[in-house]
Amino acid sequence: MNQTAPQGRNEKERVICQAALKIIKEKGYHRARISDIAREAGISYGLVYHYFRNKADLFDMILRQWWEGLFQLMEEIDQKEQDPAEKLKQLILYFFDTYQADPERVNVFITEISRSTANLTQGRLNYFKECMSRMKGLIQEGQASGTFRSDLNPRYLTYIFLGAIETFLSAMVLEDQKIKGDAQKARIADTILEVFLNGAGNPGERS
Amino acid sequence: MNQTAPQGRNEKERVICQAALKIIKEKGYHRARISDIAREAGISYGLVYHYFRNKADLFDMILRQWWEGLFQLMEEIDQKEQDPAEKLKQLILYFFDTYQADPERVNVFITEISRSTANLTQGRLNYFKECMSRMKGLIQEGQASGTFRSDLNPRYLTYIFLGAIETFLSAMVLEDQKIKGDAQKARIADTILEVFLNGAGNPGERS
Amino acid sequence: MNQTAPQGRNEKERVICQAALKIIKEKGYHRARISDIAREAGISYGLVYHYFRNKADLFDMILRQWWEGLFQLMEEIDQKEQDPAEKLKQLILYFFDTYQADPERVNVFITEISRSTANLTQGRLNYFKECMSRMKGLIQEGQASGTFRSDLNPRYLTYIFLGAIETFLSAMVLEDQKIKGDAQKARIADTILEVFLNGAGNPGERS
Amino acid sequence: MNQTAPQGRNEKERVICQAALKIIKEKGYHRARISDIAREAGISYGLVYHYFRNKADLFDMILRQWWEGLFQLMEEIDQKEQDPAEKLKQLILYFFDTYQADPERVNVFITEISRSTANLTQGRLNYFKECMSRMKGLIQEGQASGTFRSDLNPRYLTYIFLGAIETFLSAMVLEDQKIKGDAQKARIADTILEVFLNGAGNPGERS
DNA sequence: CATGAATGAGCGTTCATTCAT
DNA sequence: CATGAATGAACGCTCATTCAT
Repeated sequence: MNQTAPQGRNEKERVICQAALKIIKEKGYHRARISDIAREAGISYGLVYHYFRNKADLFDMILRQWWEGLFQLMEEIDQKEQDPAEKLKQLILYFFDTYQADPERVNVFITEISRSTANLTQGRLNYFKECMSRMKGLIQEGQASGTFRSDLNPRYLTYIFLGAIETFLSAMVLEDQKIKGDAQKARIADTILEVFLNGAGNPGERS
Repeated sequence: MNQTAPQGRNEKERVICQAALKIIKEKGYHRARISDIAREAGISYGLVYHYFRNKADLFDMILRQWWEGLFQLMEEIDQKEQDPAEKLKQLILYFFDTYQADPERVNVFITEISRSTANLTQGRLNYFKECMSRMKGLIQEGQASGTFRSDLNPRYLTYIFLGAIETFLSAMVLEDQKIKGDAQKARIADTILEVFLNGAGNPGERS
Repeated sequence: MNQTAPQGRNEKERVICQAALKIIKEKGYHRARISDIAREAGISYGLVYHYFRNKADLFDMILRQWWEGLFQLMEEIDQKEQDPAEKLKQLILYFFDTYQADPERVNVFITEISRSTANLTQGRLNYFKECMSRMKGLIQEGQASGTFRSDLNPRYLTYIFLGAIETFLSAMVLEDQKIKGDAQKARIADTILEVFLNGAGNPGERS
Repeated sequence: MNQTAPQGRNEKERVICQAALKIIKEKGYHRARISDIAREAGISYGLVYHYFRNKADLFDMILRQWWEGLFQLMEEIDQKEQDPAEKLKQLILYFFDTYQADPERVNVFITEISRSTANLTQGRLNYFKECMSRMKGLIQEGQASGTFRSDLNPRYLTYIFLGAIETFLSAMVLEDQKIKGDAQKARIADTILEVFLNGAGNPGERS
């Protein structure tokens, strides 16, 4: 069995999710019709219900994939013995790597997940809290080790760091930009990290 | 006719917009029914159509109010002769002041406007570009005057700065937090500005 | 305002219920489409939802009307000072009168209410129990006064009496018969009462 | 091949019918899904279509089984030389015996067959007419032999007799009752027959 | 200005049925 | 025989919008 051949249930689910990402990216969750998604996936709309209980369920699957991918990375980062600043850099790169590989997924995260309050079930909110909590741990670790300033509330630092990443992605998403090559990606990541660590202020002016 | 008395058409529009903000905050734009908004505003739903051509029009009004409020502030900031860092601080405070005074408005901005790609008409997109452009001007002015480092892409700095504010607000919005007093507000604003200017890195560690 | 003029909400609800009765009679509850009912009522299907929350709600209204009509009669019968046998006769006549005046209503009672177990909510079941309980009271009263035999279980007698009426109606419903004149109605009522009181057995043969 | 072993096609059909009866009893014909029935029968839903052309066909089979069982009994009763009253008693017992042995079958008869007007095809209607006709024959025979009063319309007597049985069963079906032992069964049968023959009226009061 | 009855496009979802394997 | 993936007709219901009063 080669790599492109259909692989049963999981493969079909993957195709449907990918189609859903594309349609949701184009129209938003509410305007995305099951029939649009099915057409995009090359199947009849009835079949979507063979694989997902309903529209919300399909969306939950997408959501789960997103968060679990992120949590897995955080887990891996946590295991490694390395500089907290380096860990942040890997996190930044993860977002931009994912954007290069699967821009629709990041788009949907930015537009439909990261801010969506309207469809926020308890389960969905827990993902946020989990994410924030893990990030804060990372920051606090850096404060303990002396990499980051300890005079600032770690929660605030977490917000600022994540906000920088998110808004970068947002701007690209809103203007439907592509990241032009790995060089630009590295430059963006470096800028975010540089500003976060050393600030945008002119050192020559510092008192 | 005194200033606090109802003032006919404009007053009614204001009431409807405020009701719309509340409902959209609770249910999101798509789930917000005209009838919900009308009930919240204490009028019949047919009357909404006397004041607004349709639902999109009502939403556009809210959007316009938001952006024009922001642009007006930027205009005022621009006029004044003062330190670019001070200007940024005023911008930060504007967001948090507004959140204190009218949390629903900020909530809707965060959840339905700042990221919404689904309902993005050309006109709406232009607001973003205008905002980004003005912000970039502010940053560039600071770079020119030596307040900000010139070795960093001003667009990137803009993203990072706005992202920090947005994510702070997002976190509060998602968890339905209130800002506890002006002291907390000042602390948040200071942290954002401090990190943006001087970074989160520990100075003692800097090479 | 004359008698046939529309009389607002209640009148519209009545028209919709009557249309629903006709369609449900023809196709059964499950096959009865809201759009059929609306067309029959001469309105758009959306309007049905102005007056009833949903299909089940509309059906519940019909159900309530049926049972409350019946209970009201029982109440009236109960008030009067008269022979229990006479009371039974009035009950019989009520069913057949209703069948003459509004055959669809009785049809739906027979085919969709009196036996329907599939859609039996607790509320609906309570109507049955209430009906059975009132009927049993009537029978027991007759047993106490010596009109009916006391050696038979009053619940059983209730079943037999109601069964006789129901099956008569069923046969007419199934074959879409009309009651031909008041004479036939009286003959049917008399037969039911006569058999219930004196039996179908030949007196000459009685031991 | 012995009698209790599976017997291929027929045995499978039987299993499916029995599963269908259970599901239809629980949810009614319209709500009963082929997939429910298949799961209950322990087979895949596609297989149902090997044994039955479609859902209506499966239901027709159940219907046929019911009526043919009843007609066969009537045939047997007809053959025997015995008192018409005794024949009626056997008929009554047949219903209650069947209810004891296969309550789902009787339940479906009561709720989905005996009154169903919605799905009434010509073929299905004919079963009713056949049943009524045979019953009427039995009654008329009794009238001819002097067991039953001749002054009453035999069709009416048929209705009353069948109605008594049906309503008894209905009450049990609606309240999901079991018949508690053969004693209760005999008591019910005796009551029905006694009332049908001699009436519920108090003999002492008879003029 | 104000009301709410009326309309109907639109969409999610169900489920009987077919058919390739 | 047996499976269950695939299809699509069908229908309940929502809600923005119009308009007579």
